[in-house]
Amino acid sequence: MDAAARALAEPTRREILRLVRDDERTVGDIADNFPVSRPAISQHLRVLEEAELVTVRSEGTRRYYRARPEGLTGLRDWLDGFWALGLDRLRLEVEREQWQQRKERSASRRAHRQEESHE
Amino acid sequence: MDAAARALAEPTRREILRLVRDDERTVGDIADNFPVSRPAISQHLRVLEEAELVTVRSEGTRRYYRARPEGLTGLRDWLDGFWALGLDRLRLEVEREQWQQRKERSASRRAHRQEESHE
DNA sequence: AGCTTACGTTAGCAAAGGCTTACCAATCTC
DNA sequence: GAGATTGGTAAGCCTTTGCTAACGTAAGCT
Repeated sequence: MDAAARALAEPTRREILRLVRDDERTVGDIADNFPVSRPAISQHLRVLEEAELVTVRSEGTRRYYRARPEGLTGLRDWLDGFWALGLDRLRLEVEREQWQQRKERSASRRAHRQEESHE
Repeated sequence: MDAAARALAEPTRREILRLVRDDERTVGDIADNFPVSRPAISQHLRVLEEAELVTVRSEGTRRYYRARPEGLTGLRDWLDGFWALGLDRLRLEVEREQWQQRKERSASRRAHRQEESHE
């Protein structure tokens, strides 16, 4: 999962991943979509491959890359856990605050009655 | 979202986030859980704060950090979209392959019948 | 066989990133 | 007010990273 997270930290790599999500593409094809050299793309693809976020298929001199969405499982699970528990905590917090406010309002009402009875 | 992705690329920062997920904690408290100096943690916290993954509350000289799960929304959505579409593509692929195999099997049966009739 | 196409690899460079030490500011505490 | 806590900031040092240019290699093409 660490490898996946590091791989996704790069905007270019995220974009590459999006490019090969639906169809497989050759390196040259991919590189045409970016303002950097083909070797640069090749290196990005290596990172993505080592993170198991893409697969390759060789055909003659071409190499077809394609996204491998299962590779995102680890990161996704981590995020899901964090998200669920985090929002749960937030919900509890809101409830606690509302309860606090109700308590304060009734205290304030009591105080007002006190003042009134003093006049 | 870019900031969030970059922030999560660091194992230490992910761990920090986990630490302040349920309760808020002071910087020193957080730093005690890692084998690096307090300034290092302070810098990590700044990255997390700029990525809007944590919030701070000052109280005297202490600073209480706490996770902000909503900050993960962007990344989560990106991942979800990718994931859903990716698995959808996978499903279609499997179906296509099975169809292909059925076609090949019946072709093979036809071929066998041909051979037999030639003998 | 020779040229071309498609890619990976290497070396080298500049920028970014993570760490430490030293220092500074603000707030408690006595 | 003096010293101690708490924590952000700056400077400096490696290491990593993303890039390019140059080269190597294997598979088409003529």
